[in-house]
Amino acid sequence: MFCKQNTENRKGIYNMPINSLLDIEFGVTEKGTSFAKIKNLDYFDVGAVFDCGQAFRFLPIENSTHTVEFGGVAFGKYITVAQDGNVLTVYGTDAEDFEKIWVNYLGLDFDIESARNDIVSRSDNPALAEAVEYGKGIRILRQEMWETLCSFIISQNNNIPRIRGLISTISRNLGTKVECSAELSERAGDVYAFPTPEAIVNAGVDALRDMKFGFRAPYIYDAAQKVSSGELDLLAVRAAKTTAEAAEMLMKVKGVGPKVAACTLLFGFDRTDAFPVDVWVKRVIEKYFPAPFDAASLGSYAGLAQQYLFYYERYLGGN
DNA sequence: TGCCAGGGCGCCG
DNA sequence: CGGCGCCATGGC
Repeated sequence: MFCKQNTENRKGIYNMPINSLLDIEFGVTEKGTSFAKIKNLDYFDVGAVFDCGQAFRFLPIENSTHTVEFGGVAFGKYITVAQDGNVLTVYGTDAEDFEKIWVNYLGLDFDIESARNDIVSRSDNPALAEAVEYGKGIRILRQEMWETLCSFIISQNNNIPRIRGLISTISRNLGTKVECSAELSERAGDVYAFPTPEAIVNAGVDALRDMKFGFRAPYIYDAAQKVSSGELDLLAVRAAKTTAEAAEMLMKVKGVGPKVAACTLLFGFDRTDAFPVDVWVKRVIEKYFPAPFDAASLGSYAGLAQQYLFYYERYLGGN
């Protein structure tokens, strides 16, 4: 399933050669783990990227140099992402996978500076400018469509540690085991890919209940059924003309409303204008923006702006 | 212990 | 269509 995700119609400068875009070198550690090292990378904070509520599969892991490092699975592979200042090292990838998968996943081809400028230029709101500055390490990952849909169905009325736990459990029970280098395997233990829709259909809704999905069990099951039968075509969702039409398609799944659809589109379908509204965003908007607020006024990167505002309100704890 | 969690459904007026 | 109780579960 993860192979079918297309990387066409990328915004930004995706088709440029990687070497002209990033200051990058490839190598192999003494213990045989291949890696990609990117230097002079601005506007990327690993902690913020993996801990701002957009992804639930990456966890911080210890390393000998006491630098920030997160490890997780995407596209059926396990990587870790370490950061030391403006140097980012991705372990568990060769040059081919890096260019084919991880540049896209990590959004390293995304012109973040232009997007930030675009957001700020659309408003003279000082709080927005402050939020954009405060969250300058945030990037929007381009996650897998199916896993993202399920992740945000699971997220409803739930807390982040338990969302992580449920995704980990369903992967361990119904996903296939992910192979990686002995060095990474020793550090990470056994890791599993997120299960396919077919695997979930075969397991049945009761299996999901046994895994403590609660009232979300039939939601996940319905999503799996609709996707595996072709009733919901995720590539068609991606190809939808507008973000509103794409959301409409996703909301045919039980348990998918406007918020879950917007998160799914923003984090899994490269819809940078999708604008999820939860209690935090609602609060920050009521506090700083004159009514009536229109997300479209923030432009084609409104979703990124939403992340800045969410992060600003949620983590700065402004009152 | 009780409140809350990056909501949505079903029902009710 | 706007408001509201309920939904499973466990983190804090």
